[in-house]
Amino acid sequence: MASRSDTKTRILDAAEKLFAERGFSETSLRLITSKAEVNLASVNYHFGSKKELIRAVLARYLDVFMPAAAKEISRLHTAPNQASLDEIFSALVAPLLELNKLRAEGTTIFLQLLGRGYIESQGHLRWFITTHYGEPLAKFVKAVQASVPHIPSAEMFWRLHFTLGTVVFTMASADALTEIAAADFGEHNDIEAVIRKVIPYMAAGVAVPVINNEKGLL
Amino acid sequence: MASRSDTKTRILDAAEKLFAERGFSETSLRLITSKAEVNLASVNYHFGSKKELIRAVLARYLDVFMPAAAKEISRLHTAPNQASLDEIFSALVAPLLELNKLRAEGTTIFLQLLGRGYIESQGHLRWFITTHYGEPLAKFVKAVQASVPHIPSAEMFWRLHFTLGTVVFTMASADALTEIAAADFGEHNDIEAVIRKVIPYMAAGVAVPVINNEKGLL
DNA sequence: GTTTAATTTAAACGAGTGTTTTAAATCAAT
DNA sequence: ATTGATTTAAAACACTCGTTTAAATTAAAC
Repeated sequence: MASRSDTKTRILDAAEKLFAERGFSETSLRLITSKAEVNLASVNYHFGSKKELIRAVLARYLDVFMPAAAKEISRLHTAPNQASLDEIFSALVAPLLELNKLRAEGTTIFLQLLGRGYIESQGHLRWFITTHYGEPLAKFVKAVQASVPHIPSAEMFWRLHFTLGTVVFTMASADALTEIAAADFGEHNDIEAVIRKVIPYMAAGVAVPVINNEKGLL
Repeated sequence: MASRSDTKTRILDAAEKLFAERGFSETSLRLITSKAEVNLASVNYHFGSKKELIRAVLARYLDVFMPAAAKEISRLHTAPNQASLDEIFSALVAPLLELNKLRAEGTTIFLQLLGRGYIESQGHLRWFITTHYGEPLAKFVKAVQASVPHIPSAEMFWRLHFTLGTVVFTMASADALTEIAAADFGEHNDIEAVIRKVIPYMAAGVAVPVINNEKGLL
């Protein structure tokens, strides 16, 4: 059943790296298969199509991350007192860093894939994630809303997408940014340091009071 | 010299809409020229290549927006008292909305183009903008830093990129998000409403105090 | 009005894409 | 060892892409 060092895995490993770096549509199957040192046709044999390969790459991470994240959120709920926004966001850090044990650079790759997916696939990935992982997602949103009850849910919808944009864009260009930061400020950040920097930023933005500014200066 | 209703303009008008909607690499010259009702070869005749067409599309907006934004920032400097972060970000709103007078949906298109460009062109657009519009950009950064002097410049570097990510990702998917918001919450937001929502979010994140969390719980 | 230059047109080029096909090789089970 | 299903291999297919070419058309200049 299994062969060599598993062609399927070799394809997934090569594909996720290239997808994260250059995006999905900019990555050809020929480039993937040559990096993976497998035959071109094996992609269609094992996965059916490029689109299904993309889904498989994402699912391999989401299937690990989502349950772990849900477990962390649940743990917050059973805590004695109300969790702060910082605590809720920070609860996702451990599941994210766990991905580094799954594969080298796993955390970065996962976040970059997520960003690429959201941007490239015109809402298609958004549908895929919400339908396949709706439960842990809803749990997270609920925890956030309970933590800042003064924010209406419509406003929260927007702020959570702002937050998604912040993390996704940051991670998509994290490599370039850490390089610049090292050159300009002598800072040497790894992915965890960047995550720890972004959490207070997002928490402050999500929690900021809503001001009724409808009659503001035009 | 000029012909018909200006082929060059017809191409730019059709291209910017398609680029904003579907991204640069997902938009073929054949699609652009068919929407513009011009011949395929006229793109290469007038612009030389697709890459130069992309630059021309962006420059047509940047040449209007950047000077206007710089002027607004300068006006803040001469104000009697120190400008708040909200005021600094809000100073960009008027120049942004001015683009709607330039062309229909100009504001949305410009912001979406900016987002697409930053994401798709691996730092290439970042270089283009900083070298061609470095002066107004530096002026903006300076104003932000003066407004929140308690943030070290290294931290500010990261936060401004978080901010860029927030706005860029939000605008790249603004159409989809406004649709969802309308369906789920009955909210009908235009681009200005979204901009007014995102400003407090970003301002709060940029200004949040830095806590020395190096010995935080792992 | 003829000549000259600028522009538009239709067609083709060459390279790259995802996918399919056909045959050979590999493997597990009889 | 032979069978039968998997897996790999190489090639071709059908298509799209950006770009180029060369002729036809339009506009400008004299």
